[in-house]
Amino acid sequence: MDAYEAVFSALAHPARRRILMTLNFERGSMSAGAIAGVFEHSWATTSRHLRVLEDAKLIRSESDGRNRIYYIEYKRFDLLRDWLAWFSEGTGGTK
Amino acid sequence: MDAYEAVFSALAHPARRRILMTLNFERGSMSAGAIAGVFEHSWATTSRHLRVLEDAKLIRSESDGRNRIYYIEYKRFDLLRDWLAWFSEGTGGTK
DNA sequence: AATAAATTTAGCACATAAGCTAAATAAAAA
DNA sequence: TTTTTATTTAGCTTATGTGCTAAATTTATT
Repeated sequence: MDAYEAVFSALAHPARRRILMTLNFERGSMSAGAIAGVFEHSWATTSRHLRVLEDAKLIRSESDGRNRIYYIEYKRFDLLRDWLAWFSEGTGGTK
Repeated sequence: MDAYEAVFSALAHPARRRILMTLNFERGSMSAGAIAGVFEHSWATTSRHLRVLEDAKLIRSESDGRNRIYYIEYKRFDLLRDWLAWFSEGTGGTK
């Protein structure tokens, strides 16, 4: 699948944007449980949001014993920055 | 509705991102018909995509006789830039 | 006034997304 | 080795989004 498609649709859900904000606020890494603890949703629902974000490569994970630690993939946000660059006023579509 | 919600969900659909790209390529303004002409979709479908983009304030329109001209709202993209700024590597969430 | 052109709105059908609970896995602790 | 803790997967239901065609609306032309 297209990278833009994955990233933009991952960002379309407010819960997923909040997950990214939360992770970032905690300096980039948190366990699945710690993330789920922040949300109203069931743990299973949050888990699926995490999978969507991971498929979009906006986060990555490692398992650590019985925990799973999620990390923000800061580099991936450059995809968005590049896309946005097309819309810099005055450039007429030129990066 | 939340501005982020409107903008991110507007950007979630590939046809809408293409509309923005097309408009930008044409230096920011086009008639509804010219936009619809670029797409495979029915005119009615494209018209609804335009409405979603307009509700998100990513575009704006004026009617000109029996045509409707759409303009990119370049300033609106700053909302995205500001959001992205939270995820600048090394800033630890500080703008 | 009647017709034509440009565009949107309405209404319907289908697909995808999102929420839940319950069951499955996997590793740690007892 | 049984139980507990952490997390994901499966299956189901409901909500939302998207596409279509047909009808409505609006302005220009004849």
